[in-house]
Amino acid sequence: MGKAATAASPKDNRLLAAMPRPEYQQIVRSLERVPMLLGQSVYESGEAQGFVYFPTTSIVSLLYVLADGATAEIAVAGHEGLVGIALFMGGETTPSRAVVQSAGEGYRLRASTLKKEFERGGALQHLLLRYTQALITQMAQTAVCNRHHALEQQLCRWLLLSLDRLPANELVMTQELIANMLGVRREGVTEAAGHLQGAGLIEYSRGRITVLDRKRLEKRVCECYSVVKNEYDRLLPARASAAAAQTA
Amino acid sequence: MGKAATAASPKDNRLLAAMPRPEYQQIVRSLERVPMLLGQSVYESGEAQGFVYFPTTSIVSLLYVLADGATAEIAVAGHEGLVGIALFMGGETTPSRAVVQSAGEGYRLRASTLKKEFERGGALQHLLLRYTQALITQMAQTAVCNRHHALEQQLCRWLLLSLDRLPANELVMTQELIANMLGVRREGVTEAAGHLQGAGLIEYSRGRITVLDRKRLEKRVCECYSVVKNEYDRLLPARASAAAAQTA
DNA sequence: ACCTTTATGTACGCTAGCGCACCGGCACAG
DNA sequence: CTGTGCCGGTGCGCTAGCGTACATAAAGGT
Repeated sequence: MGKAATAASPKDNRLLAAMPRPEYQQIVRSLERVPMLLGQSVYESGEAQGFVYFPTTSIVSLLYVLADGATAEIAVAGHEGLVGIALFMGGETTPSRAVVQSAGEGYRLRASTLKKEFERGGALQHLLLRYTQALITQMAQTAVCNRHHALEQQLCRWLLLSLDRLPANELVMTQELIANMLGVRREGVTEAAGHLQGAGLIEYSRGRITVLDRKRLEKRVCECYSVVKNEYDRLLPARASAAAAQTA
Repeated sequence: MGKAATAASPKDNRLLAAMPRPEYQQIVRSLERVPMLLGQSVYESGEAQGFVYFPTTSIVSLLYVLADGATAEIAVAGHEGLVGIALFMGGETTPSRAVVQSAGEGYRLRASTLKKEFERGGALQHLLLRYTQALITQMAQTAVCNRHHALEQQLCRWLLLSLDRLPANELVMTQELIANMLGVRREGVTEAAGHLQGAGLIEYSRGRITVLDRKRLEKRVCECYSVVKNEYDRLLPARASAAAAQTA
């Protein structure tokens, strides 16, 4: 079970796993395995990005930092996706930051290499654009959820989205950091998390949260979670077919 | 000054105006001028879209409707853009609605026609993808603004974003509808708008808002407005160069 | 073993915005 | 010119979440 024991392969990233063979062959040689350290900045607001990152065992938050220092998470990317869509969308930079939210590993690829493959059009391009659309849905849903839903529900959404991107039911994350992501006070998270713990849904201690009862967590979460999940499932190749593509 | 007097041309849409000649020639024959009526649904959540719309004198809101009927605007598109990115992004549908927020005209194009041109790659594809990135920025900023900024500032942002997409300094819009867009109570809008009117920035009566002092409005707005505006300016061809392309 | 740092718990007053209820007035249809 | 919607203004009690301040407690270094 030790995460260091099982070194991630590129195919642990679903986008990489779903790439058609010829493009994948082109790309795989240039893939570089990199550790993703907790809190590490993958790219900064407005800065040109030299690489795209394909997380395997890590999670990356797309975070926006306001002038007054207030922050809010816009979306999250894990083994189902990639960080750095601005590279193939043509803008090169974005006004948001990307920060490693859960440590692990990933693969990175030189921007120019990905762009070259993207420009060929075809299946790889389609895959990346569909992923981008899924990401757009997540961002839209975040906007709505921020507006209308209570902190506790948002916390549930956040936990479930994170859980879906991790192999275990445990995540290393302080309440302080969660508060930054959700753009709320730390005390608010303490209170909401206290409820969930009291109800036996989660358990945590000093920056380590264990989800005990996922089913009931799914009952408490707002609709936003399932909307996002359904869109990801709809737009991206299922894990099964990805695995099939791998063995083929 | 009558808006009916000056019939819009396709080039009044900045994306159409910025299209490279060969692609534009392909497309222009299939463009169909359509009226955009206030409140009209351009497409519904989850429904396949037969057309993409290029607003010229109208504004379209991308709106999300929650299960309990609560709504929130995710982004807005006017003469600078297009409605229906899901068509070329590959998802075909989105979980959001698109509603005409300000009546006017636009051009529509059969989905298959646009997709065919998009698939060619090249300049048109780049243009559309850059537009999509600008839209993504707008959505991200909406999420953050929803989280951190006061209603009055959001109203300023909303007014300015709308104004940028209209020829006049007047918009036809009830407070009730603005409240729907911002995802707040109508009374909240009344209060915020009352402030702005008291300060002499705007004036309104029965569904008709006139901006009297844009400069001061820009002073009250949160940073979100300029971030979005700057990204649009950065990512999309300037009006000037679009005009140049037109005269060429 | 001690001390520092970091994570979490708790309390309290404050405010923005909510939900609700109701009113007045303009505007257009009959 | 009179009804009847629609639009906007106002008031009031309520609650979630904020800002602030401080308390406890585990982890970890020396």
